[in-house]
Amino acid sequence: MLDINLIRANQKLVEDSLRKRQDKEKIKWLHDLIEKDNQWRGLKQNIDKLRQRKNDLSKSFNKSQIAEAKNISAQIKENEARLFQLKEKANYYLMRLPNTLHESVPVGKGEEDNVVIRKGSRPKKPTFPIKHHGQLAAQLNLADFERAVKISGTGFFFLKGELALLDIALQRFAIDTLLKKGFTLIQPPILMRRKPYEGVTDLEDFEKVMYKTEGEDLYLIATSEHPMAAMYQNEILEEKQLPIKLAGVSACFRREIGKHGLDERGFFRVHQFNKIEQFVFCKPEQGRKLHEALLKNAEEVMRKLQIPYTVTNVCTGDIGTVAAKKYDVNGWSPREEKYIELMSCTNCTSYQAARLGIRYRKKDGSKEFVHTLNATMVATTRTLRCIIENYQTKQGTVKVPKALQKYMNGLKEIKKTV
RNA sequence: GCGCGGGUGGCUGAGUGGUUUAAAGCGCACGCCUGGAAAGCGUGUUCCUUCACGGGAGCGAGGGUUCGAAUCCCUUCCCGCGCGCCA
Repeated sequence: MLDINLIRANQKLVEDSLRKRQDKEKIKWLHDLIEKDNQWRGLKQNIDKLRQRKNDLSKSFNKSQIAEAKNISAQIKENEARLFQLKEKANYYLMRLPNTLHESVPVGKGEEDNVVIRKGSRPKKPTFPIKHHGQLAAQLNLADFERAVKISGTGFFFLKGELALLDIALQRFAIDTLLKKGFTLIQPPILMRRKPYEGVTDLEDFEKVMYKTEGEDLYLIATSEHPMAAMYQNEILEEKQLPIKLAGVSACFRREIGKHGLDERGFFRVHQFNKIEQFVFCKPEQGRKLHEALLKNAEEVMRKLQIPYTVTNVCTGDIGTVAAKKYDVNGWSPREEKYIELMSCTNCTSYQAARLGIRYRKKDGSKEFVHTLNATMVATTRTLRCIIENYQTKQGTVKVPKALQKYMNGLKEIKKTV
């Protein structure tokens, strides 16, 4: 949510950002919001004056004035309905206007316009045809899609044996890397109530993506970012505490997983996966640097796994509502000969904090919204796909990346299990 | 699921219809004091609105009674404890 005070103080900044997003409708919303806010302020002053008169009457309580007091009460009630409407409408807009963009965000229509800002090691041409990760995993008896479909439907899978272990190895590897950098490990609740959930996510996404429970106000989380962001809801943090750096570990659940053609079968687009997530609460002036630091952490995973990758600066058409700036980290798929999105790294500035009411107390005693940042450290299934493709051998086995071997009891190569 | 007890500022916690303009304590910030610090003393520390003086709202949320509600009534959400059920 945008801060109404920012809009009042700097309408141009907000409007320029919407123009950059090429969102004409939201510009209209902004104008209407400002109008409603002005009306609200005027009406509020009138009502406050009525209240003042009423309070005076009640202080010098006198029976002869009861009629006037009642009259004023009626007027207040009448005007309050309108006041409430104005506030509702203003809030409606506020909740739906997107974050203001950082100046470095490129303009573009969609994913294809994201700008590559960095490349890892150069991909090598494979000397044999790369098998599809899902098919190979099934052949090696490391995954079972058919039985998962039988009990849970499409988009689910069993991971088996060494591949299941590899999933956990990835998580341990990511966790250990973050712990060395001073992150606190968090296992959050994986069910959340609706109200805090609305504080952390885009409202349209919510309906599309979330799994709901029946008869209870609980939703399966789409990422541990959400419970971690909401955990300090309506709290005031001390300046000394910041930055708070959290490493979330959880299963993630998503109802909508995009269209999947034949080639998408496997575990790239799935309803459930495991993820280690970086999350930071910080002071506004710390945001930029920490955002870069989170990106470096994500890149470190790719480097140590020795998977070719790119970092893209995500453009206006692909950046989403809550982000002021976003990087994607994309891993190389030798089978498709292109980079596929594995991680994203987002600076939400004060957008989430304003919705959630998370502030910190400054030295002079004033309060300000914190900034929040989030970034993938590793999303296991997507990364497993990359590993299976990049570490595939001609003989149809999968080598274990060096960085993961110690978490695999020293195993160097995964072969067919019986 | 049933029964009982609760939700008050950054925190603890008074307050059961009108000097509550939310006591008191703690914490935090600033100032005084000091050789420096601690202690002590003083000031500030919910939100909205106004250029300002000021004004208004606020005691989980939403309604109601009343000239007047943190306080009384209704609805609802949440928390704690006990019992039940269960991995």
